[in-house]
Amino acid sequence: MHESLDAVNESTVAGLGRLARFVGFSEVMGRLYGTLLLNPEPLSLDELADNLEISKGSVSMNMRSLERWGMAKEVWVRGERKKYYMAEADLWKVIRNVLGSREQREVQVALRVLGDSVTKLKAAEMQLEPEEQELARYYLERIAELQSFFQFAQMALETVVGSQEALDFEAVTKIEIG
Amino acid sequence: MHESLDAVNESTVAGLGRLARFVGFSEVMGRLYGTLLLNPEPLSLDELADNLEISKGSVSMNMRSLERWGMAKEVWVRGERKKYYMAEADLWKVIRNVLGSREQREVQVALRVLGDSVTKLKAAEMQLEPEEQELARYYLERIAELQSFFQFAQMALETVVGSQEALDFEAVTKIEIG
DNA sequence: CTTTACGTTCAAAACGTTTTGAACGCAGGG
DNA sequence: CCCTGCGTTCAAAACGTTTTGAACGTAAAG
Repeated sequence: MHESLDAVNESTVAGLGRLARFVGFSEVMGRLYGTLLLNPEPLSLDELADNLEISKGSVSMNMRSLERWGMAKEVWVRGERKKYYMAEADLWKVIRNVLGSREQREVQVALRVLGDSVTKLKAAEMQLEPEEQELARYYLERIAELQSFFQFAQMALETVVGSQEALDFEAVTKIEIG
Repeated sequence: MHESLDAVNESTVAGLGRLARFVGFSEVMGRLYGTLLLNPEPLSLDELADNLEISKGSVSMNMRSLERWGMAKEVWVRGERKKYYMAEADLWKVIRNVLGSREQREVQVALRVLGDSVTKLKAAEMQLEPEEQELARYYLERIAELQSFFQFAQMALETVVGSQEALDFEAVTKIEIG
């Protein structure tokens, strides 16, 4: 194989590994995804393990993660009893999956916790010493700011996740602040 | 101190620690930031170490990181020779700092690598066997998709990072999706 | 029924990151 | 000039995560 193809393959796989790590996945997941993405044909576990020079066990586990995140799918090749995998090539679908199930959950947890805090503080208000009341008011201010931030994040996520197809930039510039 | 204040403090600090970890910072950074955020008065290194029950060394290092990210600033308290810190309470400023220096760099690196790959493939095109040419075309398609994703990310980041307004968060409650 | 070719699991090892605490440097006070 | 109180540094330890590979389960093939 021509060296330029190898070089491009390698830097893309490395870059996706880096990206995966950056967004909180394992590097191997990113590299597996990249390897699949650049292969017109589906690959088996053994081929992936060979390709990336990692153990079969690791490939098995990481491929399961990729499947759970909707980043790869199994494919049956007729006459073979091996499992074959393909990358989900629609990046927007991948992003919507990830944002929708991981980031949105996180934001919702945060909003719930903050809401509980507000409730708790308001409920306690009457029983507080004057000094404590002042602190409680201070807390409420800070918490309100955090809530606004998470609400913003929630809306931004909904915009991306809720979009049915490739998002053009127009949609995002229209998330307005203020 | 009333238990509700303690409880709110603890869950907020824990939540910010969790968030920090989620976005790729250390948990301690998030907890330090949270502790400072909920304190009307600046705190010294020792007070922070006491509060979070971690070593002074760890506080020292993590506070330096927080400063580098523009998430906390030093404050001199007259008559004291200790260092005192306050949280940067303007969350929008914090977010712009982080997105602007960390995420934007990452996206730019990715775009440069992808651009290089395209150049390399186009340059090699003439020297490739027919089979290889087909693969090269396949690579170019995949790379084009990655490029449009990163270009989208770049624009989205520029929109957020470039927003000049010093945001007061009462206003943010009015976020609209147009 | 036995063998073979596979995928999965999991305990142990390798590896990476974070935390600690002792040593150090530095400045101000006595 | 020597304490004292402070922040910083860094090597070692603690801790957490990832990787490996051997053991295992399973199903098809012989």
